[in-house]
Amino acid sequence: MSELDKSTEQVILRAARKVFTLRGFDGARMQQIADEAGINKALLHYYFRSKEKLFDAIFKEVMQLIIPGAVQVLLSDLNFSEKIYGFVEKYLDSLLANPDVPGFVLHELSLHPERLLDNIKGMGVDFNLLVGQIRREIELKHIKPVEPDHFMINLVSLCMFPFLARPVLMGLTGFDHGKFNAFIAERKQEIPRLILQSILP
Amino acid sequence: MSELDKSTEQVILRAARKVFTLRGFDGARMQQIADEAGINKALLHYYFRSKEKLFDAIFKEVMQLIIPGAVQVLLSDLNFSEKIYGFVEKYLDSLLANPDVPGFVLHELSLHPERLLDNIKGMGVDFNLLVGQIRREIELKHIKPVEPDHFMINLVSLCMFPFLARPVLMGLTGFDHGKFNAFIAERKQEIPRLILQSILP
DNA sequence: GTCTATATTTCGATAGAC
DNA sequence: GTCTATCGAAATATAGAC
Repeated sequence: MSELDKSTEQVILRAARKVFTLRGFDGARMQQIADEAGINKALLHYYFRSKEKLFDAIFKEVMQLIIPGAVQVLLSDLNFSEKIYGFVEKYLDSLLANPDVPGFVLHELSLHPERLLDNIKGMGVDFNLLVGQIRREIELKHIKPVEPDHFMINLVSLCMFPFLARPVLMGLTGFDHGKFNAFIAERKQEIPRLILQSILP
Repeated sequence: MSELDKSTEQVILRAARKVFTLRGFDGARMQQIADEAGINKALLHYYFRSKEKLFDAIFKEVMQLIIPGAVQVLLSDLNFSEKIYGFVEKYLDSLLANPDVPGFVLHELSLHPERLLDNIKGMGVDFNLLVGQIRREIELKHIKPVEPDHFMINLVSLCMFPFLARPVLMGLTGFDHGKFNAFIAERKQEIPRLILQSILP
């Protein structure tokens, strides 16, 4: 492999990610991954022994794509409003860059929670840490008392759901690709506004 | 078939619904459906010619499970607050009764939007009608001006997302089955509160 | 490392007896 | 209508040449 064209392993991983996220583990075909990578089926098994092992190789990588970046903002020392605006902006951007990852990840997690959830646990997304952050803000009277569980779920729901429902949105309302992206862009203001109005003193 | 035990066709449909919603079309096995129904694989093909036809038979039924009931509330002549509380309560109840239907439906829709979206269109969920309702409330100054698109998405997001993320919630936080249900019950107040605070004058 | 060819397994579907 | 047995078509995985 030269430094210019990516190593075969990287090409395979990229192709696998595309096909797996688009079709899910059960719907993905090794043949399709090989085609996408421009190589032969047998080579997939040479690099990764089985479909399952190939899946495992991309799943961790894909989860990191949609989780941790934005969380840093919440743990920074910005004030609370800035944190929310910052989080939503970063999070929506990373989802826009990978619009069908959320559906893929949640689908696979619901099929094999026990096997796949370990991948999250080691990823530094400490839910309790975030909840602690919110508790502290409440004590300092920066925000009204809220249930941290609901607060976090509300925030993530509002960001992630439109991507999960994208096919419905685009089929039912007249959304095309551009309108969907514009709609998400609007939500960078809409979501913080909604969240903050209910909790700022 | 007697009037007491359900007809074989009904038994098959019920089994198919369970297996399909749990594993998705690609993950579902005709054998598993037969086992669940307590009959033989061949009989599935006798009643429904193919796996795909069996899927089509349950998909429409399953979609109706999570969409239309709650919408009636929004079209009633209650005042706006009552509508929101009523909608959220009814909607969450119907989701609680079928917790893994949302994930199933959204997953299948994202795999085959063109083929499956027709099922919605004939179901009386007229998105534009709802948007019109909201526009009217704004004109009457019952609520502040809001973007109807965002309003509807916010509402549905907050209701549905916890069910899509249920495996993560139960794996990452210490939620068990009972705590999850209690959490959803709390949201019957939490969601209307959040939504209404941002839009009542 | 990469390919062609082939083995193996799984699964949807059918044939045919009862 | 329901079953047992089997077919045939994928799809994953391996063998072996280059």
